[in-house]
Parts: sequence; C-alpha cells; structure tokens
Amino acid sequence: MPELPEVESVRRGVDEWTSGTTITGAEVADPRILGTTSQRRIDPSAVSGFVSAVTGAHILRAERRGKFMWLCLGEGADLSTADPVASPVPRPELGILVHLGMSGQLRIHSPGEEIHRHTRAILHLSDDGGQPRELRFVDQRIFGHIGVQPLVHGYGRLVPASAMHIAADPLEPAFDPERVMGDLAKKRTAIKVALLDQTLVSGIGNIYADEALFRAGVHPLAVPGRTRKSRLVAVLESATKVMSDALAVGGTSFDALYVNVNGESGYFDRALLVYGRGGQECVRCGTEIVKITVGGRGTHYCPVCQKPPRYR
DNA sequence: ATTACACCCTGCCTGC
DNA sequence: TGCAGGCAGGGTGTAA
Repeated sequence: MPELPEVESVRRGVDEWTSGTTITGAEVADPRILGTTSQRRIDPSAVSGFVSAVTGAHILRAERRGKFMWLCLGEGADLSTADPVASPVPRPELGILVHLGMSGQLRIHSPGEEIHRHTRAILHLSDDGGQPRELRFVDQRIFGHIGVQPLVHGYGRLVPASAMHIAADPLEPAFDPERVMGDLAKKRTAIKVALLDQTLVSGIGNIYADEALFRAGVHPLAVPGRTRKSRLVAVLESATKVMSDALAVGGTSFDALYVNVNGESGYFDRALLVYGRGGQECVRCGTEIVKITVGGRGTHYCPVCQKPPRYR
C-alpha cells in the first residue's frame, strides 16, 4: 500500500522516536516477516540470528530510498560527538531494512500496550534516559519484510544490500533526471508499467502513477519510446509534484491499512483526481473515468484528458 | 537484455 | 446466510 510519501511519513516518525536509542531486545512473532514473499521458507535459525544481530545495537537514524527504509546501526558509541580528527566518524556498515509491502505499518508503543494481532516483530528500545519504548512491525498480509543487512553502494548512496538495485527516488539529491529520462525513452512497455519499475525510478506506486499520468495528460498505455520527450518530462515532473504534495499532508490513506507511527491517517485521498474514481466524472472535463488493467494493476484515466496513443 | 506473468498472503466486498 | 471469486496501494523469480 504505502508509496514514497507514506513511507517517508513513517520514516520521519521512526527517526524521531528511535534515533539515539539502543536496541535492548527483539521478538519475531512470525518468521515469514524475515523473508521476501518469494522466499517464505524461513530457516528456524533466522529468528535467533536476527535477534542476536540487532540486540545491543545503537540506532543512528532512519533513512529511506523509494519505498525501502532502514535503520542505520552503530555500535553504541555516540558517533555525533566523536572527535573527527582523533577518530574519524565511522560510517555505519549495517542496517535494519524494513519494507512495508502492501499492508505494513511501523508503530511506536510503550511496553505493555495492547498488541495488535498482526504484529509480526517487535524491537525493544531504550532511549538515552533509559526509558523503554517499542517499535512494532504490524503487517496484515506479510508482503513486507525486515532484516539486518550490510550497507552497500547503490546509485550514489549507502543502502541495504537488498535495495542495491533500487534506483534513486525523485525526492533525493542523488536523483538524476537526465539518466532517468534517457532510460525511460528506451522503454517499449506501457508508460504506466515503466513508472512502476523501481529500477528505473523508485518510490512511485500504483496510486501516484495514475495521478502523475492524469496530471501530465498522458495515456497509461502510451509507449515511452514513441512519446515526445517533453511529455515524458511532464510525467516525471508530475510524479515528483504529486508525491511532494501528498507528503505535505501525511500521505494517502483509504482505510486503516496506512497510518504513521502514531496511528494517524494521511489526508491526500481527498486530493486524488483519478485513482479509485472509475465510473465517476473527470474533475477537469466531466467525462467518465475509465478503469482498465495495465501490468496487472488497476489503472484509472480520463479518455479525453489522456488521449489514447495513435499508434498500436 | 527486456518483457510478461505467476506467486507470495490476508481480508473485504460483490454477486450468485 | 453462505460461499466462491475477485480485488487490494508491492516485489521477486522465472520463463519466454
């Protein structure tokens, strides 16, 4: 469910509540959360391996690229006050990767608070005042995952190993619009599918892909390789803009499945122009919004504002 | 190499 | 009311 704006909203809350804390212990209620959806047979030692790997670690900060977020781990020393000359600040080498998948949530709790039934893992934290706190990973569908990984170089940054192939997202400094434009222009698949390709540009999911295409006036089945560069630029700019706007209001929530670390919803659902509006009138021209399937995903567009490609 | 598709889950909604 | 089937905001492995 969560796309870039939702994951970033969660990251900000996680960073606020966990950076500077120490992990005093961990629980894994469902080992499947340690694997990906295509690797569901989890070695029994994975749980104890995860727990021992994170216990005692110091959380430096929470970072994000696209829909992937991770906690950078240190060894417990306060790196921020280390003398940079006497002892250069070491870069973190390990991180706890968290991907929310379709239904994942990270929630901050006090110990003893009621445990939601879809809670799959818990990190027990202690802040610098010794106050206990819990970071709980709740995931109804278990499409999300969590795991300790080495940080490696990928597209200009240190990222968890499993995110090495994930391209930069439009809201980070490493984003290279020229490169993305060049690669996008070579694609022969539907532009909607290309926008969802996280190795091309990351962070865009099904909602914001539809919204970006509508705002740019481009049909979801247009082929990038046969579309004017100016149109492709407009789509990328629309995607960036719509995700920034969504982030500013806490993201998009349709239901209780997306909430921030405090359980609060986002408000961008009120600003969606086409997503989920199949059969309703286009806000711009009044034509009925059409819903089709593209790349296996529900796709919404206005047949008048987004003219179908003339080629076929 | 690029593209297409099945699949991993649970829960909810629709229609018969 | 019950139940089968379809659908859901994501990513990956495999095969063509």
